[in-house]
Amino acid sequence: MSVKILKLRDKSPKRGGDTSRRGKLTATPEEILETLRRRIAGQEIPPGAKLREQDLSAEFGVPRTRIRDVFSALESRGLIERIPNRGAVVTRLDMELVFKLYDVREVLEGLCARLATENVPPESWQDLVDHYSGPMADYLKTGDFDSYVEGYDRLRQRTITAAGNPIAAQMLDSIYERTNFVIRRIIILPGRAETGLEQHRAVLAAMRRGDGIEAERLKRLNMRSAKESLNRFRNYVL
Amino acid sequence: MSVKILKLRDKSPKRGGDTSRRGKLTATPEEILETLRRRIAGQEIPPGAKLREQDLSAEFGVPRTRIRDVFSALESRGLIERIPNRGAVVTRLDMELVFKLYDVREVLEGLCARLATENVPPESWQDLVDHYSGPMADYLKTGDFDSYVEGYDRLRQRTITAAGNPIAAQMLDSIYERTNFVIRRIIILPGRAETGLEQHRAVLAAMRRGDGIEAERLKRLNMRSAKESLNRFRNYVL
DNA sequence: GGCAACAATATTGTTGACACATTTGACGCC
DNA sequence: GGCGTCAAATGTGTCAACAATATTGTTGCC
Repeated sequence: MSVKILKLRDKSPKRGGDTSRRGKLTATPEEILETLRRRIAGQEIPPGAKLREQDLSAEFGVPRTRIRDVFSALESRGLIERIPNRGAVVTRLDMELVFKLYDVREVLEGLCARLATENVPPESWQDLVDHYSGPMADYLKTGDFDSYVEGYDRLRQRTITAAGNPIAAQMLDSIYERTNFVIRRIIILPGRAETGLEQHRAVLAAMRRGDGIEAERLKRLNMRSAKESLNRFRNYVL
Repeated sequence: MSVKILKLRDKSPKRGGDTSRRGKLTATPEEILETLRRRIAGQEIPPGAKLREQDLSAEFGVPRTRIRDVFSALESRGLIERIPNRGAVVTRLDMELVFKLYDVREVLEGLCARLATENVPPESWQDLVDHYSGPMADYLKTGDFDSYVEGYDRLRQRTITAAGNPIAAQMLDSIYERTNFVIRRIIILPGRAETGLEQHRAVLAAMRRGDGIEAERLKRLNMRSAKESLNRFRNYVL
């Protein structure tokens, strides 16, 4: 038996007690997870890039084990892949997988469109109807894609919230964070945004008159149309 | 500064090297996860039951940290809930959540029915058509529910495999493991299995003739019908 | 007995140290 | 220079000790 001598600190300081070290205060696992999710979804960390535990451990000021926990969460969401003893790399999407994600997205968004229509009073969609009949078209004319995407996100977010189905919401969230950059690239494809805008108006009109069945059908058509655009320009998107 | 002396072993034995201790060999995280999933899905561990890290650590012969990792995975799947410093308890399902799970299941199974029909030659469904036209009805007449459920699982499994969409497959899997016991209780509701059998035949007929659109429509009707049965007998199921 | 305060026990949460694997780089040889 | 071999460096995987918190048990008082 060997005997080793370890020096240990007399008092263990509380988590937030010493913020001075490294000039970076410690972060919670949730914050770290969220940060890395955003970086990967926004391709700030590009597909195929390697994530080093020590680097992140140093950056966030947390022990390496916590980074590993976050990696597990990212892996279960399909954002990274872990190879034993080799580390973690950002998942690289291929066209085939994107189509499969879109197939699932189609039925889930369709479901949410219907549930949302059934759950809230039709008048509550009026502001979005207005926004989509005027401003959104202007954004396209002036090439203000950021504002257009913002309006797109708003509609989507409102629909999911109104649907009130946390299961579907979570699943869609995991799809968005994986296809986020694809969505944005589809929008700037020639003519796509104009077509999509028309389709969104149709969906909103159905929701506005309380026709959930039709809203679901139109939403699915919209998703298929987006998928076709993606397929037509596959070489330019991925 | 205090100095503490720790005794450490000279050589660390490999994982499988010493199987004699406690008469229980060490298990991989995957095995443990699978075991606990099955226990919770089968209500071997009932809803609301508390899971103690040390107990499981001892049972599987692994360090407690590994049990905690498994807990994280179970939590992300919604099978358990963790309360800080209070431990983990098996999630208790309420009717509202079951309905929401069924809404998602409806669209996902519908999608898989369509994709499966599109992906494989129509003839490949013949054995299931045969099985559902003869033996399955016999199982119901003789009250052999186990065989009936087995035939039900087989159809479902084949459909998902043929659909070839791992995203949808994984989502459905997480729904099944949460509603597994509900599915089995619905089947034994008066008249439900007979109605369901008829609907499954219709779905299979559509798949057999290669009509994916119709297969999706019928599958969704089937799921709605099951949901209605569940609603009618809600007091007996949950 | 009822109950509040405290002590003891049990359980969960956190972390650094060590073990193991892979990659990198230096060296010698042909 | 090309290339196999070995050593050092780097990075990942595992775990048990320590800390913090919650739960249970005990005591003393009214």
